[in-house]
Amino acid sequence: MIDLKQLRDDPERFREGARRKGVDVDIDRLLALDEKRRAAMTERESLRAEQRRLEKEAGPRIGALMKEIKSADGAKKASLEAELADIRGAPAKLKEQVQAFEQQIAEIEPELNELVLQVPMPPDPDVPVGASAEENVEIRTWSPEGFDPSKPFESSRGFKPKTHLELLRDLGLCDFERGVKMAGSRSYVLTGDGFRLHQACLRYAFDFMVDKHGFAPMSVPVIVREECMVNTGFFPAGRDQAYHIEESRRGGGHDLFLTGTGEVGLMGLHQDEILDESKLPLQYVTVSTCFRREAGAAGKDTAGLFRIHQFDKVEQVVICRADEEESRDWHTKMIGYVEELLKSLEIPYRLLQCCTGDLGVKNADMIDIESWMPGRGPNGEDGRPVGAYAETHSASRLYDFQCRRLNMRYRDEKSGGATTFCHSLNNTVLASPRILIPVLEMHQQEDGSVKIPAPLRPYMGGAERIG
RNA sequence: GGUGGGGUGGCCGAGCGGCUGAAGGCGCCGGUCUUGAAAACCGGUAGGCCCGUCAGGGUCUCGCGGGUUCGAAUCCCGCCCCCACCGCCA
Repeated sequence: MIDLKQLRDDPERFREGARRKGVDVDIDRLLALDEKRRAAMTERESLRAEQRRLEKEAGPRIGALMKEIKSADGAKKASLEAELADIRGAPAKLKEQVQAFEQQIAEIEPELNELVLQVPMPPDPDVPVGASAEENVEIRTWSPEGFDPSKPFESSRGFKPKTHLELLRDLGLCDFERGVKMAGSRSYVLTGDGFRLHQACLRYAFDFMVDKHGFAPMSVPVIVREECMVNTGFFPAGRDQAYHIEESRRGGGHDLFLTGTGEVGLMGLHQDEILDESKLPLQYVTVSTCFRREAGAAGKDTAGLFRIHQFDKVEQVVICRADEEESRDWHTKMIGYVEELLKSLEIPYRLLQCCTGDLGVKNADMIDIESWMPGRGPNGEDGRPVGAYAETHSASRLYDFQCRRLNMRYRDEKSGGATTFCHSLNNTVLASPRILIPVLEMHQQEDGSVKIPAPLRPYMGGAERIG
């Protein structure tokens, strides 16, 4: 959520931000409502102040009058009673007026709140302007010794690659038919070494963050209240991407939603808390099952393990002080961990600076990491895919946008202990089974077997290959 | 599913119609003492919003919403959430 004060001070920044992100939100309407609400608040508050003043004055007088009435009689009593009624009536009249303004405010707020939630975080000035993912900018690439993604796989490895679908089938690693039978399209069952490899990847990535980089391991709920989805910034914009459990329709207390990323649980952890500055930054890692409806992706990536409704993801999150430089440093570091991980798995990758149109509402900046998948992309002359980079990671920098919604603050020493919203960042560490695509395709051998990357072997009972 | 008990400041916890935005404790900050530190003692310390250049002022908030009352953390009604025990069960 953006800061309304900042919006008032510099509406153009937010108008431009929304424009660059391609988000349509009526900022003028928002400003007008805000103005109206504040005017009503000012009125209400001064009336309320007057009411309270009268009440304070009248209290003792009422007590005294009531005493006098008891011992008075006749005309004296009547006049005292009139005075009492008068005194009692004055604050009541004000109360009515106060309530009128309160009603005005109550009428404005729902629309205002709805609009505020829609205003996106303006992209940082150094984020390239663009309409969609097409205009993302490559920052750098890496590939292991002896492999060149710009040339055919065969020229580096001496044979034509199979796609991950073929490898899964030939090595018996996945059963799509039965997955679909049970759960519909985009479902799958990893079998045998397929499942084992999946677990190995997750566990390796998880241990990598905990043991090597000191992140605190946390489990997270994957079924959460709507509030949690809103406060972490996924709703309202991403509402149709989440599975919705309508408990309320069965007489339950409230609906629930399945989370599409561990980020929800990790960020929700400290909602409404004032954190100790000395405890920052918080570095959390989790592994959780992620659920995505993939609404609007009908017909896209329907085959294989690329786009599926349920997967598992190791996710890293950092919550730090509200300092741009510190935030940016963490972003770099968190991307660095992933690069280190991909290098250890010998998967070629590239870093993409996402352009403004591809950022999503909450991000000021986002770097995607795409892994090289030899079995992806358009077909070449031989009718076989020529390979392509595809997104496996996404590193977001959000400033205080998310923490403002979450009401997650700390006392900032520098500004004399002022409560300040934290900054937050998140990045994938590893998402599987998607990562199995480059793992299998890059490590396939001419004989059809797959060599298991060295770091995964301890998690595969020491095995060196599949098949 | 049944029956009870609760939701109060950064945390714990008292209050159960006005003097309570809230005792006491912990934590934190400042000071005294000390060569230094600890201990002890003294003092300070809620958050949001609005107005204001500042100083400052106002208002809201004791789970949420409504009501009673001149006046509500305290009484009444509705809702949400949490906990304990029993039953069922991974």
